[in-house]
Amino acid sequence: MRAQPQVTTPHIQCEDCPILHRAVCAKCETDELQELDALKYYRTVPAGHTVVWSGDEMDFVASIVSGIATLTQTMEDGRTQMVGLLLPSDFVGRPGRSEAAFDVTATTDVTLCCFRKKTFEEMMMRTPRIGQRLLEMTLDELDAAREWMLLLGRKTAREKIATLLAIIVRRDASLRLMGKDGPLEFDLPLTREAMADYLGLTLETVSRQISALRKSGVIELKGKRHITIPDLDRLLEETGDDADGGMFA
Amino acid sequence: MRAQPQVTTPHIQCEDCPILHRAVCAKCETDELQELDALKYYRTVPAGHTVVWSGDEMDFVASIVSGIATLTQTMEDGRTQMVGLLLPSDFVGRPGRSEAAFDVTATTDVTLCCFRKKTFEEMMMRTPRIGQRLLEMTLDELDAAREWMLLLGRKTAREKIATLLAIIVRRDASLRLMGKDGPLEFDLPLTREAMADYLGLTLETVSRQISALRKSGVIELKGKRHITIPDLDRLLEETGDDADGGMFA
DNA sequence: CTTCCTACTTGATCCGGATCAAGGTCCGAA
DNA sequence: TTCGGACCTTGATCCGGATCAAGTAGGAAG
Repeated sequence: MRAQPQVTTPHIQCEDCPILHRAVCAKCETDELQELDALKYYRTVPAGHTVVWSGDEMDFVASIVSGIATLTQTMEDGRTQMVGLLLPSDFVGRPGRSEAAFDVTATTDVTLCCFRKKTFEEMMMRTPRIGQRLLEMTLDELDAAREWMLLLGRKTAREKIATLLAIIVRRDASLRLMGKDGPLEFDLPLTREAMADYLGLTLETVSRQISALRKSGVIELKGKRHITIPDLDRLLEETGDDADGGMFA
Repeated sequence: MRAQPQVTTPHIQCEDCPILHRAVCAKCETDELQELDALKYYRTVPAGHTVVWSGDEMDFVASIVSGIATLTQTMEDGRTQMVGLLLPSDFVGRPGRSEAAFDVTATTDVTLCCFRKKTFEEMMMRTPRIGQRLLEMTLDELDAAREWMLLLGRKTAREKIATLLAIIVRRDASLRLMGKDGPLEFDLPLTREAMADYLGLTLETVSRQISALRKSGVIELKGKRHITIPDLDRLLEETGDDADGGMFA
């Protein structure tokens, strides 16, 4: 199958399908973009369902178009640790590996833009830029994972919660292209339990610390999920991170 | 397991310089190997000294030839978390990034095989295979970082120590190409404090748990650093990991 | 409306690992 | 040889977060 060049502006597919945007569009190589575009297919996974289990054969790679998924690891006795939070535009899968290393679970309804792994690998061979972008993205993920190691190993429960909220605000704000002024607000995309699994805490501790931050006036909440940040700097102070190095630099 | 291509000559450089071995030699492209080989230079860093500070301009990439280095992150109040342990053949640096994201410190005397970053990036452009190998290596590191997140977030102190010992045994054994039979022994390459920073513990807890493992007969120690593992399976049971999935699969 | 269920909150208690403190051991320098 | 310092061990106590337990809020189905 071949692409029908029925495109006026190459960016339409980019908007449509983040994987193309992030892996290819750095220099917007239109021809390759169209070739790849023709091979994509979509897949939706309902909230709560698992996309792949750790150890499963995984014959595709994908990028999140909408919704939220998690990467988790579980020990035999049930202890669970989330090792990644996948938001729209994030990449799933490993060119060069056939087995999934972690469980991927949809937290909300998720739409994936997929490519058969083999197809994608061939594309990578022919288009070095894709591999380079993927390397860049992977290096970023590695940095993020290492930042998270500091959080898991050394931060207090309160700092962990504040850091998570700060990260969600930032990702949220960057998606909505908002400035830092005005009261920031958003809905928590995770249950207390999912937050606990991400932060290496129990759900009770998460609940208590959120209440504590509310009582201190660092955050306000309407209902159980809707959070308002009256003063971002106030929240950032609670994260334990360097004032404006690191996360928001 | 990966097949080792049996070639007579070009491997001399490989032995010499792990970065060539790991980044280029998967298919042993001799010409490129020699071209790259001509551009390398060596650098040695004495034990205890810092190779680069987080945030520093870093105009080279390197691979560890000998010795042990650590990747660490420190909060303003001094809390420290090691986020990576760099052993011979590991890669240091980020093509495409100019600033170091973490502190790199030599734990023992370290010899690095370096390339100017620009040189290496040009080489990557011309030789897609290098980028592909680097992507593969980075994905492996990402998996390792995520495994470590489970350790930091969910494992007990005893499990953490056992896991660290198991990892050291494995890396050590693979370097020496030993089988799993006979008593395994090695010298700890880290101080109690460095282990604590790696595991998200205090040095006192590390010391106590090592004593506890000794009293249980899981390990034996001569002096403070030399460890013997009388029964590897015994140690593996203590790690909390799946019997023979995961780490030793 | 009631019922049920899931997600969440809050309280009481417990415990693993942190913290504080006091040695011990080994090694290199004077 | 003694001294000082880095590294390690062990004991006593403390505390943050886990665990156990009870109850609340709110949405969906009947």
